[in-house]
Amino acid sequence: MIISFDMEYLFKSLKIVIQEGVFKKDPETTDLGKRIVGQGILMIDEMGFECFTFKKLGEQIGSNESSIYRYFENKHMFLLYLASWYWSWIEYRLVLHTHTIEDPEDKLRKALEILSGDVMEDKSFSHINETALHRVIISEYSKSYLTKEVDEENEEGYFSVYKRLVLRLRDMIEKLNPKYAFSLCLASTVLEGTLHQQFLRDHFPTITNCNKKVPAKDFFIDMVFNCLKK
Amino acid sequence: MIISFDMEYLFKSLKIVIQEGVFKKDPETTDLGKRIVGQGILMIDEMGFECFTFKKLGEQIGSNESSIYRYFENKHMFLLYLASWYWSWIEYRLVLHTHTIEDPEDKLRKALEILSGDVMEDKSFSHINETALHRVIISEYSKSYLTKEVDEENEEGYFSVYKRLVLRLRDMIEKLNPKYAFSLCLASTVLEGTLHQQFLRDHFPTITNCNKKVPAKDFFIDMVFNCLKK
DNA sequence: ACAAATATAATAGTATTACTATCAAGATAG
DNA sequence: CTATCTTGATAGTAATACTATTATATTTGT
Repeated sequence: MIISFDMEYLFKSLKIVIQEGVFKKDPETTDLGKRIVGQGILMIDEMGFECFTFKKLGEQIGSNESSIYRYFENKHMFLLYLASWYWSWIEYRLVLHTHTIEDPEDKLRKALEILSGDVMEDKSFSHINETALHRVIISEYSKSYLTKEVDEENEEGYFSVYKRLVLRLRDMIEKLNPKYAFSLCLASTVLEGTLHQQFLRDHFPTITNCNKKVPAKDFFIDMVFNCLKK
Repeated sequence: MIISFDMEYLFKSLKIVIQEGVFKKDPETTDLGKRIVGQGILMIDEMGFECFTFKKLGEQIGSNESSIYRYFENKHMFLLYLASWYWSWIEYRLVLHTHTIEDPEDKLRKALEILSGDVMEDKSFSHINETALHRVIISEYSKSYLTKEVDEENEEGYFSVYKRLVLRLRDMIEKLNPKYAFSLCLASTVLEGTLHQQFLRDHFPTITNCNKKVPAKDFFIDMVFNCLKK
């Protein structure tokens, strides 16, 4: 899909809204907040989530640790924020690119293309480097829910965007084959699996067929349509 | 499969061998080492990997922090040790239960049953509580490779057991359908996916079909055989 | 234009983590 | 029965993950 001028303006006039409670103060409302998010993504991408600290981020952006704490309770909440932002962005792109498609098969195929992360327009949504964020999500997203606090945080709604995405995919799957018994499993496996295959491609190439020439979408499209054959 | 007396003895006389370098001193060689591993698993299961520390473990087993450091460099290496142990144990069970099966379809089905974690014999392999370890792997395994050091540690061979398991599954897949183009993707997706579906069943039941009545193996067997249909 | 409110920066301080180093006591092996 | 090896106890360090306080700068409402 070619991004038109019109769409560029649409991008710029839209704001991704993040669930209350993930942040203490909305970073989108100030310049400092935007720098925290924008540079935070770049730092996690470079040094990994474990080595990343608010102190280092403060130095990087010429600000103070304590100022960052006014926006986010801790770095775990910061990761939840980034994840919500990322999945909202994916959801937005998913809807944008599929809502006009009538044929359920075409629609699902398009959805899988977007979710599998191979297509990545280089249009920057405000202050966020989506390519860096995408890498961060591949390497760090699982850590946002593999915690002892997952049930409470789930109740707070911190994973609702991600769950909604799974349900959207489930709906598309069921549209194509209402009798298929594992639509939720398949949808959640695809969403998790796409991140995983991208990680394997970069770090464990001996246990995946994905590489520069074989995009992950080839596998997932093949898999999903095989499962839905009547 | 019913575990015979003979097999119980087999279990007890076998030792799972872990790759050099993961530990500083082999914990299987001493009583203290076994307590570290045995209780460490229970503690991580209870409090999660993030809250787990060697100091707490030392208190728990009536020993000293510094003594534990003589066995493992840090808690990350401890997790790598547990993961190697777990996947070796799975590999052992996989081979044990499938090597006599001639028919490729039956063999693969049996393999998927074992890997999907629904069948869990309650035979304890020495000092390790496999049920607790299984829960630990579901919640913590990803953290062992989602790090910035993954490439170096992969070169050291710390993930070789897991990769070998994927390749075993790939072989079974290719036996059944040599023309299937994504045997590695499918194998690695199954291994990762089974852990993920078990996690979803326990924490995000709205995005999986798996539950007490519907075991994960149903989905994965259906999925794999759909993919391999000619 | 000015007072009041708000945002940020700077500093200090605390409890915990993730170790390392040293030394002494007990067990064990040659 | 001495030499070595293992463990336990203590101390210490640098970093982390915060919280609290205060001063300064900026914005805003009238």
